[in-house]
Amino acid sequence: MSPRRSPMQMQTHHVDMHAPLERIDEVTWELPSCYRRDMRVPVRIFADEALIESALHDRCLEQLVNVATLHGVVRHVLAMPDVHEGYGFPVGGVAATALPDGVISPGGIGFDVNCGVRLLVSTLRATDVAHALPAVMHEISRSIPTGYGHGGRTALDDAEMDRVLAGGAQYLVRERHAGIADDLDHIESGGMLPGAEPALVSERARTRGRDQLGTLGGGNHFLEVQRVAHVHDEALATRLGIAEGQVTVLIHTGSRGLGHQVCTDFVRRMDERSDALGIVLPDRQLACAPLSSPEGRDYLAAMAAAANFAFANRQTITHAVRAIFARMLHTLGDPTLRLVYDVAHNVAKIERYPEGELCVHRKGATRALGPSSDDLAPALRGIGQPVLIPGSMGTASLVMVGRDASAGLSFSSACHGAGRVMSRGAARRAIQGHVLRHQLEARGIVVKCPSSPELAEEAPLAYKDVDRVVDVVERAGIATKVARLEPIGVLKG
DNA sequence: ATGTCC
Repeated sequence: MSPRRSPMQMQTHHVDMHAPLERIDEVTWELPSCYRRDMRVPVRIFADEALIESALHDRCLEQLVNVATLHGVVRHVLAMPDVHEGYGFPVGGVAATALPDGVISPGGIGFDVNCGVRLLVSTLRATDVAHALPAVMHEISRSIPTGYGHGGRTALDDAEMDRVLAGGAQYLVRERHAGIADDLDHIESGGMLPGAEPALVSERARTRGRDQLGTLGGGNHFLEVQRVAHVHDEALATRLGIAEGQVTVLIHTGSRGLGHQVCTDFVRRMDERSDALGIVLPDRQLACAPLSSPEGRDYLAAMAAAANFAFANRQTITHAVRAIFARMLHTLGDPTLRLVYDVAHNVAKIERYPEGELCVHRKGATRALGPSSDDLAPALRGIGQPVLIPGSMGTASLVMVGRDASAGLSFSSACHGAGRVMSRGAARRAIQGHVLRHQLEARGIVVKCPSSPELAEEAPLAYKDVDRVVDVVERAGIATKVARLEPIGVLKG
């Protein structure tokens, strides 16, 4: 393989596809910072030939170029192989800005603050629980509210909301006994982002989130009961306690309406203050403020609080599923669900790199610390941080672990999923929900989804091939594949 | 993603 090739030639119908992308290696493409006068750094995309083409079909390259103009941005702006257009900043995008005066942009984190994925593993065998699964999925669907706009039966009072916003999963485990101490060693940031200030979460955000703790939400959020279908790396899988045939549970959800409102509040506040802050942007959706400004500091503290709500949400759902497993599956073996890891894929964090203290924006991108990282919990030293990649609903999910090279390659970041290639509307037109439901059931999957149209929106054909996405991440040297998980039960909104 | 446009 030659390390450098001539600039990519592409015939095309879209202006962005004329972009002078240079191929750096098999899976890395670069748009130099001279492409547009206002760029401060280059843009890099991790992709193979097929994925680079789908990445160039929407506005995401233009959005990446816009991000490369942000004040304080360093090294390069990155796109993961599952990149697609988002609000201001692409989903699958990563950008790092230097403290103290670089900016933070809520659009670079996303509306669903700390949308993320949690993996639980049991020692139960999938073949042993198959007959009990319909009843288990029924109980799970009864105890976990799903769907857009749907809350739960209980509402947090102001004091309890403050404690959740400040303490996240740490609060629930230590004060409410909704989990065990070991859980906290297997959640990114220990289940609590520091610096959260509940007082900066608006009344409207609190109102929206008040009855949403322990709820799944809609869109691409789901809960799957799975089996470990294949182990890619026996040694790493063993160290994570994963073996072929085991039952796992994957939870994909975030901060619901609360995080959405936090993002809305700060996009507006930063947009209104842009003149005073002296910020000129190519796209108002990239509203931002220096990390050293009151707006920047307040957003970081409110974002941390919303992130803690999301950690607490996944912890609450975990607690409910554990109770159901314990009640319904104890006669088949040990029903314990051990937390393998919980990752955020919509969050910004202050991290140390050779350039100094940086605010790493990850939007639809997963942190992927390598085995030597000082930021890793002791239990994961020498292994690497688990990187959990949910595929599209009903297909497969991947467990990877980060490699040390990720720090230099991608600010320790990897992809977050398959990535949408078809709009929700197009997916609804392309497939009928009840047809998809029958297809899933024909494969022996227990499906719990009240709305067929919503099921259709999440059809696998609306997404990129998760295996191809993950292969790019592995070939780039960012993370290593450990295991492949396939659903046996699906719950979604 | 989202009380799908206060």
